[in-house]
Amino acid sequence: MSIEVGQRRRFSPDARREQILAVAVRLFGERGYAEVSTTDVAREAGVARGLINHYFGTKKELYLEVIRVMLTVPPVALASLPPGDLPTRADAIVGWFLDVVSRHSRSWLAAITAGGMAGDAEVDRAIDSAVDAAADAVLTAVGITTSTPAMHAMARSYVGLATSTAREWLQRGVLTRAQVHRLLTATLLTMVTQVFGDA
Amino acid sequence: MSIEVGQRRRFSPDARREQILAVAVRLFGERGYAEVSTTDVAREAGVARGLINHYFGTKKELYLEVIRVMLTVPPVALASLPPGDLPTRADAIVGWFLDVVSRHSRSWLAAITAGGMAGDAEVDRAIDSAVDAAADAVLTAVGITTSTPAMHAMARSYVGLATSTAREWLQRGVLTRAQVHRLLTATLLTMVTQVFGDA
DNA sequence: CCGCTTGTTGACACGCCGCCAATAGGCCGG
DNA sequence: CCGGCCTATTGGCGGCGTGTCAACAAGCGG
Repeated sequence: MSIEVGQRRRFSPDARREQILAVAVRLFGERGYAEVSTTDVAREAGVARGLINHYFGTKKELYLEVIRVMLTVPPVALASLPPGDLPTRADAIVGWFLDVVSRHSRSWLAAITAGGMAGDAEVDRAIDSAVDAAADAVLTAVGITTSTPAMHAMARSYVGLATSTAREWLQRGVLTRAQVHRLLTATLLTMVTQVFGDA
Repeated sequence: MSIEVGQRRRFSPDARREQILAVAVRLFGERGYAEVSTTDVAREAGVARGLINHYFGTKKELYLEVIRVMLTVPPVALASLPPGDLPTRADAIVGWFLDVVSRHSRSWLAAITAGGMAGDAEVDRAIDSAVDAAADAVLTAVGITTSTPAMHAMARSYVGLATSTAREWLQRGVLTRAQVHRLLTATLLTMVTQVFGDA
């Protein structure tokens, strides 16, 4: 009987790629980009290091895939927003956002702040896409169908407020969910009713 | 006559340290943390690579110094806020913030988003300090002398909104300064009058 | 049971980083 | 003016992380 836990085994390319990606998501989520080496990923995946380059090319491309996975959020139930007056809808979208971000808080909240590598062009584009998606969700939730570029930018700013406030709740633990909810609904109503007129 | 542009020259330790730090600030400001090697810094400073380790220890410590420099902002003129009613003071602090961030926008705005290395404990602490300082400025500007931890956290969240909104103006160029000013004053007034009661 | 496709490996070359003994710049006393 | 000493500065060594590529073998088809 051999001690070898991993004899050489052939997998389907998709399966192998998925397995490596899962390990990478976990490791990059725990530590940062610079703190994780491809050797670590290879070891924990029980795979030769060269295989990572074979499937993902470079380390940065692997990290890019990881970011995309972390920022991918079930955009379901967005249409199931209760059609009420503006305060009701604002309350609903804020609650929905807090639910989502508290579930996979470790990954989404960490990735949206570029846990370890901002400044890279591709990574920034991926984060931009995620912020855009969240901003679109906010706009449609408050009943704005046709948005000007300025309004879209303001919605992006609001997403920035939402993430920083959520961080005070989930990571620093100094705000309660109720406090975060009140802050986000009040500011959202203010922005929609008082500021969006400039766009 | 020799082609050598840099014969070996002795400098005062402080002067040499300052010179290397200046080059590092410029390079880390342009590209990220991972994209700049200590060899690059040494070459552009006309210095042997080992000297960087001699003065700053490790590359991360050098980057930490760079972050501190970028986040250091003249906290002057904060006491010179016109003592008026709340809307006046809110208007003043927002205008002051926009002035400061637009002056050295390239450095401060880039550093506050951890251009290249978030997740590191020391770097995060440096950014936290800067956010704390900005939050304190906001709180004192709106006339709050004794603040609870929750109110401080909300002020930190507001700083997050301010930075993300400023980024839409200065980096993405899709908002005007007037729009940013209106958004930030309106939301600040809302937070102070409607949300701070929960703390 | 054999051969062929191709998933997988191991090693090579290169660049970056931290470290340290050796070197020389330039002030200072004679 | 000059020799000696302090120390700022250098260059190279060892180790590690990454990308590449030819060679290997797992497992299916004949």
